[in-house]
Amino acid sequence: MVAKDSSTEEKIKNAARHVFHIKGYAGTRTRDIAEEAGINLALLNYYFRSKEKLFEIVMMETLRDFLQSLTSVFNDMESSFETKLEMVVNNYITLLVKEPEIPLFILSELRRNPTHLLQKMNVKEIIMQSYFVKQLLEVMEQNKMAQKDLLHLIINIIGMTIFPFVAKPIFQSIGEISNEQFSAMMEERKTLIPKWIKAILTSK
Amino acid sequence: MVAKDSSTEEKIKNAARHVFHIKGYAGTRTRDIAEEAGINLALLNYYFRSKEKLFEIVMMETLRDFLQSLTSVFNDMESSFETKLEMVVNNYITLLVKEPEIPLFILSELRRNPTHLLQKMNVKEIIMQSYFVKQLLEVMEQNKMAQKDLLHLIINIIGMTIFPFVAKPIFQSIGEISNEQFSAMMEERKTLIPKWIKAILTSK
DNA sequence: GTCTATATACGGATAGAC
DNA sequence: GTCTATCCGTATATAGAC
Repeated sequence: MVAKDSSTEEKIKNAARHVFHIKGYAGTRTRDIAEEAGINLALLNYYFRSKEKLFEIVMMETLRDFLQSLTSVFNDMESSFETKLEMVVNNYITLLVKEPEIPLFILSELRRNPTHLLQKMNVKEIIMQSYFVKQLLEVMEQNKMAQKDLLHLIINIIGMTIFPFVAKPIFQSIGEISNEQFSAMMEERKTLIPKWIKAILTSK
Repeated sequence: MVAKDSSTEEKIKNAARHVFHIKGYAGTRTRDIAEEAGINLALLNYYFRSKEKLFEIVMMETLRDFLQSLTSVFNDMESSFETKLEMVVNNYITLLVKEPEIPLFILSELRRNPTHLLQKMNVKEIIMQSYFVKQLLEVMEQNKMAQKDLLHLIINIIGMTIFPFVAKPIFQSIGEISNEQFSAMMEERKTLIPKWIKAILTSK
């Protein structure tokens, strides 16, 4: 049996994932993908019919992988809110240090296909009907925080975690830091973000 | 004398700004711009030589407008740190409620031209050598916060302000809110963000 | 399955009339 | 300055040999 990522189909898909993530759909030429995969251009169409179809597969798998970091911890009934928060932040930063282009890829490609994909992936349900959000609402209540600010908090948690990767070149430029130093900073945020969120939750 | 935005040149530039902001450089066809401007395709090249040149002008002006919200308050010697923070957040949210596509446009187009443009616009100096950052460092010191966490705080301030606009479709989807409700939430953040930053600064 | 060669379409840019 | 018509490079996709 052939290893999954050494089959031609997988080689093309991996190359496509890489190039699409960096250049986006419109900025990618199928020739770039073929070259990166080390195969002939015609093979791409042989396996995937068209650039569009290949892109859809890459987008779906990217979204699936990305949401995995949520679903894998969000509905654990044993762990506390604090523990879940730490785990989610941890999962995402670990993933994004490895593949920092993912968030900007998803966000910029979502401009074209509004909401449609989000609904297909059940993003709303995954987040809003999770045990994590239930626990967050409880903590908010304990701290006399208005329920209607739930979305603000979700924005802050996601933003603090993901935004540095979206704006990576800007922060590297103003901080004059290397890729390694940037990654080290993101590691720091694994413990800092939960602390900050706690500060926000307990502030008057 | 002809009003500035009704001259043909301005009509094209405004149309270009709009289309580029939404579709990005690679996703935009010069034909789209011509149509939106209500002029013929040939005129675009007559006034701006090429798509690339037109894009550079739009990018420069967009960055200039965007940085304006910083420079206009960052070096005021009279106002306190708190006041500056409120003003900056205010300026940006007011701007982005009107033109929510700007941040994602800048961030995704920066992928192509790394750092080059940032240097040209002096982004690092505008931020790091500002009176605002000097004052922020003082507040950090008063609160026994390590100087090396400066960049973390800058990321948080910018992220809390800008990220909701970058991920607007996602948050509208999970919150099930209209454009108007989204804008209303962003208005709330004008006062919430400074409060949250203060909570982070004074947290142990 | 994989290649070379080619058809076809599209998008940026220009020539030239008005 | 503004238009119509057109050129030409480039990118996707397919035909057909191996």
